[in-house]
Amino acid sequence: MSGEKAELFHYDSVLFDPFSFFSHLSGGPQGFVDSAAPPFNYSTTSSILPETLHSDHEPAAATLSHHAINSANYYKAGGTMPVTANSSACSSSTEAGAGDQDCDRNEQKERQEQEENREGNKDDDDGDDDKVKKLTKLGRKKGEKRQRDQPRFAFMTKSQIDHLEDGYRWRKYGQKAVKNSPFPRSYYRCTTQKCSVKKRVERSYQDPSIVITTYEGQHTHHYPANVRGSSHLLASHQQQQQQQFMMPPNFLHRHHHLQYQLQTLAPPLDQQLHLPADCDLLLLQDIYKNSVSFCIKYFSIFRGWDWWV
DNA sequence: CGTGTTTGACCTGCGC
DNA sequence: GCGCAGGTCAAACACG
Repeated sequence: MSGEKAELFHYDSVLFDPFSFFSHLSGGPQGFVDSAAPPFNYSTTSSILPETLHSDHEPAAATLSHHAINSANYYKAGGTMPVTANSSACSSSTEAGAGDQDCDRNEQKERQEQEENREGNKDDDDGDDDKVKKLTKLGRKKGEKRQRDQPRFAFMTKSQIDHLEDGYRWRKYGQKAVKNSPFPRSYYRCTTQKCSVKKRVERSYQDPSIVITTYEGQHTHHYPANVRGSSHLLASHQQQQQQQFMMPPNFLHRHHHLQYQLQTLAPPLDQQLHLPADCDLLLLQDIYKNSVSFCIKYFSIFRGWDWWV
């Protein structure tokens, strides 16, 4: 498909650029990008993505909460992908648990329907119509348009590693050559049972140092407990600087995940929580106190704060 | 033996 | 209808 790039940027994804994002927060992580020396040169560069942000997407959010809310609203209103009842049930819930249950139910229902289709196809198999058998192999009716009812989130990361570790366990289920690109595209699925999250990983043909990762769907389980990464309280600016150098390879990537969760799991924040604009961190703390403290630590580092969560 | 990767075949949507 | 390209399946294989 010649519009792969366009697809990546226009449908239902929100390109998140933490570099410019953090730059807005507190002068940003300048120096971090360059300081993260090879072989783990993790960074994203907004200049590589001139048209990554949708035209009606606010290019720069003053606060985290605004950014997240705007992004979520953009997602709900902007993508070409229809927001189905299934996806809205999952993504509009502020309580991840409830959303997960909905996802589970929908997933089970969908699978049950597919099973039923397969059962029904057995009768067809008795005949000699191989064509029909093939067409219905995936449980879809012939001519039935495949629906993308899962939210997508894409971002670019500068890395020499194709598959960046993000804490979740992924199983590779396919790899395809990409047209006009010397680099293949890899397809991953979350290995957790009943979790249908998929991940596409490809390397930009324009800049081979850029890895384009596209997530599809929402995890129906909690973030793995054995999170590796930052775990030390930082008391001084010097320590903060040191921490930036000591960030593990998956640091930014993990942050992308958290940002993704923030956008997809808590879109109606602006409706349910009326907090002042400068309460972004408190907001985060309330919502993701247990699961994404890692993210808050990250923000606190770049804002030069000494507090911890 | 369980888990993950590789890879060719197959399915699907779309443009011509 | 046909061809192309993206996406998925599943058997074979590798590895600890």
